[in-house]
Amino acid sequence: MTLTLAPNAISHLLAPLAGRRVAVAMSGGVDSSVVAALAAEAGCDVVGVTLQLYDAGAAAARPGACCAGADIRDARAVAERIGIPHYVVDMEERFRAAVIDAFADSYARGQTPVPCVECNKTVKFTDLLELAQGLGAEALLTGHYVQRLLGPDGPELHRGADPAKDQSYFLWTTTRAQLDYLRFPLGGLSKAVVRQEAERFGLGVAAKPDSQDICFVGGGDYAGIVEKLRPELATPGDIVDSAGRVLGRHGGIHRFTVGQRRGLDIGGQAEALYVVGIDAAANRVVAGPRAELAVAAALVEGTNTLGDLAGPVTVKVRSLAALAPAVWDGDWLHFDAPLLGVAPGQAAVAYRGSRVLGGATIAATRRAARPGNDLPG
RNA sequence: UGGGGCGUCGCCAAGUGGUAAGGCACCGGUUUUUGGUACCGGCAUUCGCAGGUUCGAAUCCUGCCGCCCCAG
Repeated sequence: MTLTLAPNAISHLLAPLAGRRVAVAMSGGVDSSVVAALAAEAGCDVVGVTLQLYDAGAAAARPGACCAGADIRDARAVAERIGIPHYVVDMEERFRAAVIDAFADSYARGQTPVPCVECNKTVKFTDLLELAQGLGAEALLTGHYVQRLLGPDGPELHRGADPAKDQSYFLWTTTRAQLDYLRFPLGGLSKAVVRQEAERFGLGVAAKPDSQDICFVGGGDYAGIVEKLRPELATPGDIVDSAGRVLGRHGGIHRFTVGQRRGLDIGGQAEALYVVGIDAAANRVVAGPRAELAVAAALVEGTNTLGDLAGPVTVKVRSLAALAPAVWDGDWLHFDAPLLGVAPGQAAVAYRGSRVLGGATIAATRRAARPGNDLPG
């Protein structure tokens, strides 16, 4: 069931909080700015909180990334505009330890991290949430495009109504306790509507570009960040096929992720090569044709359960991947049909309809039986 | 040194007189709150070099250079 709220129905979500104190996580972007404005309009006692998460100097000039420099100023301007108190909290140390270092460590293991998941899990939904409680807020509101819907057993986490903006993949670690306290006023809206609201409120950020890429990585050069933290990762090594034959050289395993095609720089092939595995211990990247990408199942760890995972589910194994039918069986996730590009370190998030049932981190994968042998065509 | 083969974009490679296919790689774009994928577009006025024949050559001829194989 998809529940699409009309813009004027937001008041239903915020109405119960009228007259109550709420905290709004303000990144300085359009979305959280509109949340703050809507909450103020609904009569909430709004406290805006912006986290300073990383090197403000380096990122100051770059708009569209949250939580540093110019974005903090944008958040402050919005708070002034709508007349709410606004706090900037320095969480650089926490962010570095919980998100950036973990990011580098993941690559060092030959995996592909999802830093946004770690950030939501730790800095935002743990530290900021406690901070909000400390401020006496009855709820923490964020600009995430996900829906918190009340079911028979309490609040449920659902996909954002706008499929193009749904951010539930990044929020799979949310616990029931956190969900009790969180509110996502934009979950039923489309981005277009949110921008209209921003204009209606006269917010300077109305036309600000959507954020994309990893917030603490400037210019898309995530490899540079990783190398700065783990210089040893820049050690060149072999690119081999699954039989161990050397096909080429790489400049560091952190530059690759399973499923990746570009960047191997191996020409002269009849068909394109993809990264099919990363052997961190041997400092090797394993490459193979597309068919070798097919996996039948994934071993997962750190499962967070938000619903009943038993029975058929659909899963997402990358933020932009299509939903795929699967069965979640304990630590194993079995795909109904082989999936391509399943990378350890990425999250597997399970859904039934729009509801998020749970998620986990992919630890390893099991190769599908040779495709073509059992499948016609 | 004798005999044979070959030299076309970074790699593989089609094209044997009519004015340079394709694949891989690479680059750019689209999409996107992680990466990646996918998709779209770009990518040799030039065919080892120098002459010659011809209206016209990467394709024919001559010489040179380089590489490979077999003989020694």
